[in-house]
Amino acid sequence: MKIIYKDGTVAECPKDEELHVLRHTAAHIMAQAIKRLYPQADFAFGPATENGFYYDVDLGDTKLTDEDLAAIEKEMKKICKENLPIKPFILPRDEAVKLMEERGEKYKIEHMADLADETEFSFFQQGEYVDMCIGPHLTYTKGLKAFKITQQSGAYWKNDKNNKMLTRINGIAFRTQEELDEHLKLMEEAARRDHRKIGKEMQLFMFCDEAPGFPFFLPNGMILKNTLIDYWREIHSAAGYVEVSTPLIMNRHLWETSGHWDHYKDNMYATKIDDEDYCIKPMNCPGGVLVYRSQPHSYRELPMRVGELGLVHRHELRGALHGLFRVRCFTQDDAHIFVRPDQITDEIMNVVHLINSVYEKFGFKYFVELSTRPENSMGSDEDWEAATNGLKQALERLNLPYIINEGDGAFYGPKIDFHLQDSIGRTWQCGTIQLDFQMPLNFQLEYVDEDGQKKRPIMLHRVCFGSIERFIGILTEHYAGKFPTWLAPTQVKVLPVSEKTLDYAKQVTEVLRKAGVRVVLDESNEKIGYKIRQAQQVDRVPYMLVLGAKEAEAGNISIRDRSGNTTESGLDEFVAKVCEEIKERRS
RNA sequence: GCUGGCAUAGCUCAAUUGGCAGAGCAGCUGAUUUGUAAUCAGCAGGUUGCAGGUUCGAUUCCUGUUGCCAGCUCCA
Repeated sequence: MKIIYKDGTVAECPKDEELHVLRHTAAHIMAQAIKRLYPQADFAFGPATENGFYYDVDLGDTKLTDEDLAAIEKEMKKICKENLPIKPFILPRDEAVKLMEERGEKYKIEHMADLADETEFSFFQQGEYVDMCIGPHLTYTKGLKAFKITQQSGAYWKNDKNNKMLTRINGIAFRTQEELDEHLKLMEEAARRDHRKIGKEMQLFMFCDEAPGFPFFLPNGMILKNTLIDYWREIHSAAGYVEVSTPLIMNRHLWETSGHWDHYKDNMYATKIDDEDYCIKPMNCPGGVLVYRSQPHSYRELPMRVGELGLVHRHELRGALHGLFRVRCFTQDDAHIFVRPDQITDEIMNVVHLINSVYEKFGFKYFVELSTRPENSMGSDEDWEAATNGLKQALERLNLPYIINEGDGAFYGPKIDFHLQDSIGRTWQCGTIQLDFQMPLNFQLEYVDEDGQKKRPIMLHRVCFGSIERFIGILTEHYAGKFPTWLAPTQVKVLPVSEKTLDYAKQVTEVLRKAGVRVVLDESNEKIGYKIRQAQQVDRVPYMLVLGAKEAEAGNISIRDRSGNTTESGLDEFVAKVCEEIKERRS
């Protein structure tokens, strides 16, 4: 694939940049098409994205319909067919501004003004269309072969909500039609796995207009939640954690001391009790701090690992709500670890190992991000630097590659975020480890050191699942509802072929129930095909036992798994196998 | 919160230019006694999200509002 740079050099594109260049050129071609159809269009930014491209455009009062998008796509195809050469040229600042003025591109002019150090600007032209751009691009418009406009949405100019909302038109682009089709298939697969759809089908959870963003857990979802909690308790107990529970509502004074009142008020639900201001906790840490402060502590107790499955409430913006992924009330699998300065690195490594073991259990790969000091934060520069270095050191000693996310830390400290990758390649942020010098200072936390002196502990905040609600959403999509046996709401469904074998089915069900298996007997007056369809497609049960006259007579069972494989087995043998799978919860 | 879209039975969806709101699945009843992804028949199910307005007449048009969806922003 040949590409052209802003200085006019034509070269073979490095393989790993092909898609990026292709998509960037697609954005230009789309802009050209838009300009042809909407001459008033004023363009902002139009970059390549993960799977395609977008262009933010100011269309004045014009609103686009799906038909309009189809027309733009059609015009793009025409431009590709015209096979226009794409040529760069460079202008000094004054001429560049003049050119953009002539073309009425006010956003480009503003962008040039932001780039105050630049003396000249490069442009790429194809046919009648000119765009300020550093390139590189394809050499001819025909090079773009497989693309599709997918949607439109709104986006602020420069991502600033005080600026004008522009129309963002998104597209996807690939090297070949086959790659594009494959991607569309993946999107369909993602839609099939949508936890909101599966959650409804499997009756895991629900939402009501009466409580937007506040999930209701149904019996099946409660099994998921409680089973995850059982697992969590086991591994944390083994890792030396204790568990506490702190109040949901605490008074304003506490939130002022913790800094939340100043830094997090917009996200907190508040109430009045006896004329005093109270807040519903958006985080568990202040409660955990009060627990620590209620007793004197020796250096011998540290690190002190205190877990809390804390229900927190946060006022998220309405438009941000999304199934279980983004809710207004969720359970954090939180823990606060109080450590001496010399224990920081080791303890972070312990936590990373713990989080790693959780993700491995579900077959997630992950990558790590280190977030540094944000603008609206508290504490001294020295503390921030020490904390950030502490996290870096631990990651380096663990040999964990990480990327730095400047300015994205919590207001009280820097953090390590874990982004896990699900079975179809999407990533989700779940676990975090946050280092905090502030909370111990604000609450005057102490421990008595070896030398009898009172010292200040450092606090580590950390979660593995992140939020149990979000994690359940992710697991649902990861497994497409086909949860492993130990987690499945119903582990075995017993399906008598007819009422004639109902008694035998009842006996089998009872044996399984007594063995501790979550078993459901389908007593409905339906044909076996219907029962299977229900169990496999809707309930997504790991094992279906088909019991007819043959099995009743032989005293054995016929097992059907979720992929449709059937085997004959003795009941005892099957019970042992299922119980073994249920034990997989324990690592 | 912002931009755009959507809202009809428990679920998935119909309803010509404004003219009696309809189907499949699920539910209930009956028949059937079934062998590995939907047995047949009947019954029931609705103030078309909510509040106004226009009209002889509104699911349909207008205004407001609530919720949902796709993004932006934000985040576990």
